[in-house]
Amino acid sequence: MFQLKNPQTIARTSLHHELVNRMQTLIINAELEPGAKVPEKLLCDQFGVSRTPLREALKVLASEGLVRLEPNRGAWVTRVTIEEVEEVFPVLGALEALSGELACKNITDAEIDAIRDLHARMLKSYEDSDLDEYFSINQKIHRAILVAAGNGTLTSSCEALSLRMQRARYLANMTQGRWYDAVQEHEQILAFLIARDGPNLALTLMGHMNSKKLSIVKWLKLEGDTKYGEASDVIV
Amino acid sequence: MFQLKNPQTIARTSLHHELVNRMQTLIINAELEPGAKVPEKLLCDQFGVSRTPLREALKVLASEGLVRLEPNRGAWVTRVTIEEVEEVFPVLGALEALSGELACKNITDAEIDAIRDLHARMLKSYEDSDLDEYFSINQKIHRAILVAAGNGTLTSSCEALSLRMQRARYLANMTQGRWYDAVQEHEQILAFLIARDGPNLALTLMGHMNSKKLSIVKWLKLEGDTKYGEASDVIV
DNA sequence: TGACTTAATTATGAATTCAAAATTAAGTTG
DNA sequence: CAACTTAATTTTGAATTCATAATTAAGTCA
Repeated sequence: MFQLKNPQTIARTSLHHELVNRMQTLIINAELEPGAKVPEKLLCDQFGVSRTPLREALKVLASEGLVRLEPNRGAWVTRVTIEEVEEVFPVLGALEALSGELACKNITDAEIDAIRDLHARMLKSYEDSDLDEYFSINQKIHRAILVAAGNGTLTSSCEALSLRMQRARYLANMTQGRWYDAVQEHEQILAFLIARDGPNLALTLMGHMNSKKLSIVKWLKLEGDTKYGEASDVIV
Repeated sequence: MFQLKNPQTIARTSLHHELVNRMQTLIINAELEPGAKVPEKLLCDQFGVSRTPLREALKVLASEGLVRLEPNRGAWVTRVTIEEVEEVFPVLGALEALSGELACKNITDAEIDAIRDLHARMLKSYEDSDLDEYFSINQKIHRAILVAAGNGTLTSSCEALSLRMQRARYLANMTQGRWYDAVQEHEQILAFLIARDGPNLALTLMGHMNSKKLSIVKWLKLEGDTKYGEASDVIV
């Protein structure tokens, strides 16, 4: 059953905003599972808040696509569907491409050095086959490029979509082959960034997003095929 | 003072969602003015609802950037700033470019005919100097291209950003010269769409967004310069 | 009078309450 | 005992209440 990892009560500053963040984390970490009902009462107890701010947060999460509100039936964690993945990644591709273009125009040497460090650490985690660490650093690199691009609107648009795709993180594993390719793509990304080659960085980032899409869709299709065998586990 | 145009009470289905829509309309129509405080109590009375669903809607509007929540000071309609315009339009450009690419791949002849009709009506409104009608049809054309692109995520991302920029509608007028240019750009857009020339449509849409940006920024800068003269009107 | 302090009022954020809907449990009948 | 009906329980959505913060108004004194 669902159990909160950090049950401490929330500080009372901008309560609903804090709750949005907390529940985002619960969802992308699959502590609240896809398709599951959001346990309103339990969460209120865990967070030590009343239903009012929690429900405010749920409306925001619904507008972000992380939960679905069913009339008189409460909030449900949305499932990552193939259709959604095929919609979101092209958009993310266009946005990341723009972030690459802008980053090449605006990035400082210090920022490049920081990304170079992150990249090295990511390679290390690849060699160690530490997938959690890899994902975490990978995220940080994309975020660092966004920050270097210097467009806050772009950053939040990307992150909103990225969050939705992170729900697939605990569904779709990477194959060894895909992992290797992803690392190669990141080598290119770093190289074009250092060269401040905007157009090529944009193309590479767009391709990178497309590869991610194909990889996740492939996994979801496989999972869909085997699903009936474990249906009892999933439904009950 | 603020006065609701359609004061009828709201039907009780998905109340907060309906309130989000209503308040979006109030904001983009400048019935709730930029920089103004959102009159919670008044709106509750006008809409015939309690504060709970209204405040839920305000959290969603805040996440969309249409209002800003100040701790213990309530919700305030955000102002369209030059910085924001300079951030949002490049993102919109990238998204509309993608919508052009996808539309050229997926659009049907019937959809093209419908857009051709809209285009003709838009030309008519230009000749009549009917700016409201022009804006309205303009919107519809961009939306039709998005629909033809067949990517719901892209559509909602675009529309969220587009909403924010529509707040400038009642601030920034178009000059005759800019209006003429915009019409020319739309001629190109239609031509590339009919030719199903994705890359060129993408480029044109991106350029179109850039022109819009320059036009609005120019206006806002002008307005900023003259602002002190009418400061008393604005502040009081 | 005008700057400052203090009291009354109002608005805000969140908890609580309440009616209606959905779900579950308990009967009931063939 | 399985299918159906009805009653009890729980959950949901929204209104109301309540403590606290912010604002306004009233009073104070140089």
